[in-house]
Amino acid sequence: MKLQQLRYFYEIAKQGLNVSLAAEKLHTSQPGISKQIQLLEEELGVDILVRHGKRVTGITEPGQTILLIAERMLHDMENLKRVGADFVNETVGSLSIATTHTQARYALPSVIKTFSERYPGVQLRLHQGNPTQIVEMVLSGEADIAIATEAIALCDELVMLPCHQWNRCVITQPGHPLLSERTLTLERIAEYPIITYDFAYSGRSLLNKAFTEHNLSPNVVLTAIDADVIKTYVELGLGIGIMASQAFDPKRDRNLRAIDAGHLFEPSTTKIGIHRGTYLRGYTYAFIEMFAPHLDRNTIEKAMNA
Amino acid sequence: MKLQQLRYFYEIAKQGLNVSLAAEKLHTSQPGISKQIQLLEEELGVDILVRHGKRVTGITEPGQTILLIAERMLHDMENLKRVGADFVNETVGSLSIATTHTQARYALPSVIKTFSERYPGVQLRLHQGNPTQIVEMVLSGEADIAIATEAIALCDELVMLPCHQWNRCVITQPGHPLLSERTLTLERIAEYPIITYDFAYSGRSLLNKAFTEHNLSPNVVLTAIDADVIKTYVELGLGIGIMASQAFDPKRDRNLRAIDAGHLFEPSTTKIGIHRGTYLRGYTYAFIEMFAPHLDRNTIEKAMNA
DNA sequence: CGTAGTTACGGAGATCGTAAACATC
DNA sequence: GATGTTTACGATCTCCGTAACTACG
Repeated sequence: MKLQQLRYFYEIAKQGLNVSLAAEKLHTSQPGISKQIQLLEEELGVDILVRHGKRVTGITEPGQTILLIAERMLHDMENLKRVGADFVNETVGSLSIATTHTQARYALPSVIKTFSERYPGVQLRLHQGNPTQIVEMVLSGEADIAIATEAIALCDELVMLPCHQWNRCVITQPGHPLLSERTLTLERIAEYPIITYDFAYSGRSLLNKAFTEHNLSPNVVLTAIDADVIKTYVELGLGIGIMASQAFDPKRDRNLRAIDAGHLFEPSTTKIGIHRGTYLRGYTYAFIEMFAPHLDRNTIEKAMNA
Repeated sequence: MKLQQLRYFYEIAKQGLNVSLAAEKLHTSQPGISKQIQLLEEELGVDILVRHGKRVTGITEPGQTILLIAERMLHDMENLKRVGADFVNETVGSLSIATTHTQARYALPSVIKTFSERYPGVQLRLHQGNPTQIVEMVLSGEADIAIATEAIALCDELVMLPCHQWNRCVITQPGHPLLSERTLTLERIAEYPIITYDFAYSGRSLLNKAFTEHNLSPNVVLTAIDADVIKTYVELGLGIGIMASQAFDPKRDRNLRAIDAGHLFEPSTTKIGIHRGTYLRGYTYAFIEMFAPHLDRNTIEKAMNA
């Protein structure tokens, strides 16, 4: 049995059972792959691909099980390489972070600045996406860690570590009637057109929940993927914005005013997600600890093995 | 990276860092192994073995981590082969059970009879040992499942599934004074010389506990590894025996009498132990279910993934 | 000087790519 | 006939075993 064979099988499965496509991705010839798959089938004594004549149409039942184990082995092979790289030079490598716009734009900059000064040899990569995409990226190994809020699907493969709590604020144009309210209420907010996050994002569901619990149906005139877009349209006078407090910067956002809305909505929790069973490089632990000081190496390792 | 290289490294570690010995065990040449280890070190970019001149004296720090991952990969490779074998013919294969004498002699016979009638193609193997050895056998892959009582060391690698509860009885020669007692007490038992299980076995510690809680120091004149030995010496009049109730068979043991002692000692629990992450063949689930009907395939799989 | 590990080298065997045949749509 | 898979075959490379060499006790 060869690791190469498992890699071939894995790639075929990943490419929707198209052997030629898999060959292309792996920069090798298509017949070579076919051959190795046959050898693997022969060695294990079972067919792993369902063939109709000369067309691959499915994965057999044993193939499903084999695929799961093969994936784990390939993952472990990656881990081995990382261990090597880590001990060669603790401070050289790359770190891929899958995250949402809000984190990338408001929460991460200071951490990334500190980190890249401390580890100048580490190539940082930010991948943006919605929570579903972020999870995908971590599970496929494309990204090392995920940073996002709530909506990250629960899954055994993924270890979630709570980092920060945050809440929302309402932003308006200067001179808006809401600014002179003594205490902000959901009822008053619901009177105005609202601009907020897109549904898949950043605890948008918590926002809806707060309104429905008060039997209010807010008039959401625009949803956006990020806070910058929200601010832009509030400036244009399309409505009031509801977004993460941390995304409002009084210095930069001189044309806007913010009102804290922490008492109106449940707080959201920003979390870090890691693919269970992945070997993390030393600086990855350092990065996480910079972002959330309570998550030291020991705590993280314990959570990953739990 | 080749699985072969990992296997070589694993075997070197297992053979106490003796490369020649590892070569012998693997039926290959010693230089071949040296070479492959060097290639592995080169590929990973770190030394994994500590060499003093031309002598291997230790495993480097990264080597330790690499070894752990390599072990898991090799284990997965075994799993793959099992998956294959399982689907080729669900009813042909082998099943190794590591267990204690008491289980092998009194609890298992009926199960094994039923099982071997149902799966005539499965080669059954019973490995006897004390609880420590049993655990070793399962962890090393020498045995597929362990069946024993209590003393099995708790370890993350091992999934323990409770099967049966059982208790003890006192056995004596016919006409013994204890037989005419209305209710058996620890105090009366302690008046006689006692023959019971060896310390490492079958919940012997529970027995000690019961006596010390009553401030009694029983006079244990002989300890044995199995119930048959205990019975033999009770017949000879060396003392009274304390052993598992299930090990007394009125038909067979006509020269002895048993008195239930369930009220004097905490019950012990017989458990099945499985190496977490091992792929179990279909008939293994069947065997376990025959032994403990409440442990169906679903329940077992859930416990293994927990 | 015996034991244990590395280097050197040659042969067997495997892997991979090209070319061609073949099956489905 | 287009797309995609398997078979055939030859060049290359890898792996393994023997033999010689080297270091340590």
